[in-house]
Amino acid sequence: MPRGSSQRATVEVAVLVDEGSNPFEFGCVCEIFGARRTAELGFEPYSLRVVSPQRRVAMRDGLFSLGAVGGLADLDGAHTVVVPNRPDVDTPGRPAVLAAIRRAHERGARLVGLCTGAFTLAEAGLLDGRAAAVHWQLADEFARRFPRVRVEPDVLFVDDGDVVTSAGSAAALDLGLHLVRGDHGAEIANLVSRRLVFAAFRDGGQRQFVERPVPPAGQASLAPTLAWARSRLARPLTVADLARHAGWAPRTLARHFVAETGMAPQRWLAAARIRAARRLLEGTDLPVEVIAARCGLGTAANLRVHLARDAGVTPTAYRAAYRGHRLEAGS
DNA sequence: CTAGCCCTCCGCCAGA
DNA sequence: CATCTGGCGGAGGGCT
Repeated sequence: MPRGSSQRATVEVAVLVDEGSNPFEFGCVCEIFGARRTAELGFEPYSLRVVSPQRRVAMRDGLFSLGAVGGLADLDGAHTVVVPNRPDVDTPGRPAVLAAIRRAHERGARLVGLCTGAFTLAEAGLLDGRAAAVHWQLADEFARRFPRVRVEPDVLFVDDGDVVTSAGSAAALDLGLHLVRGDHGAEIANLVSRRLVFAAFRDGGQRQFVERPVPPAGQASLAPTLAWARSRLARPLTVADLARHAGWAPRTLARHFVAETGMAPQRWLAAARIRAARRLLEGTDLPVEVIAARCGLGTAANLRVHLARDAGVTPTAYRAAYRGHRLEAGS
């Protein structure tokens, strides 16, 4: 299916906010499915509706309220229904909400539960006999209350086809990008994720969290080759080398790379190298030449070019900014 | 910054 | 017929 960007159909998404919903996950949904992207993509990958059982809905802690949102009837026609979360898992979900969710599922909509949204999906009975991801703090309680649901520990999200759940706040982004990837291909998912991360700077700090235990569903057939390549970045690696390791012809390997990573082989390799270089810049005082050599970027000049393109700064500036960041954070 | 080389990438086509 | 593979050539881009 990840046949690239050939499908250009707009996917209709509805997000179901209830009293006390968490603004963070709601924001993630708005950013991934609600942002206009015609300018960069030439089409709108998603259209987003905000739906609630009530006219006006206060977000968590009364931080702000949403007005003029659609009613539950507006769920009709949505290809995907997102249930962000709810403030209190002890209070049973509203019958009207549960009924609306069941109705949507029965007519074939894809249901997405973010964080405690899984409780709502479980109450509606949609998770019985299925696997689900739950926030680690609530996993025990969830398992106790919904024994027919198989809780997957230590995963960011679970994609069970028509019912999808994510484990917690930030995992909503991982899950959202996963859905984009499935709906519109890896290339567009990469574009969206780039937009989300904007500041190349935060990259260094964030990678540690984002480096993921996924993919759960999609069988990444070239994962071993990627790992092998990562372990020998210092040495020259041609596409032919990668192809030999994967047991494919170079042409076929290139196609699989695009399908699974959104990048051509050498491009992926360059990205892996610059990422390794950034880690060394962040965590060591090694000279730039040494880092360049160690990451397979050749000369220091070459590393400079890559870093400028990737982060927009020189190695020294990158180091200084990263160190400054850590001092601020640590103090 | 430029020159020059080589590899990469991608469309196209043919075969399984 | 549909899907996947892989060889070819040329334009383009990266590296020294």
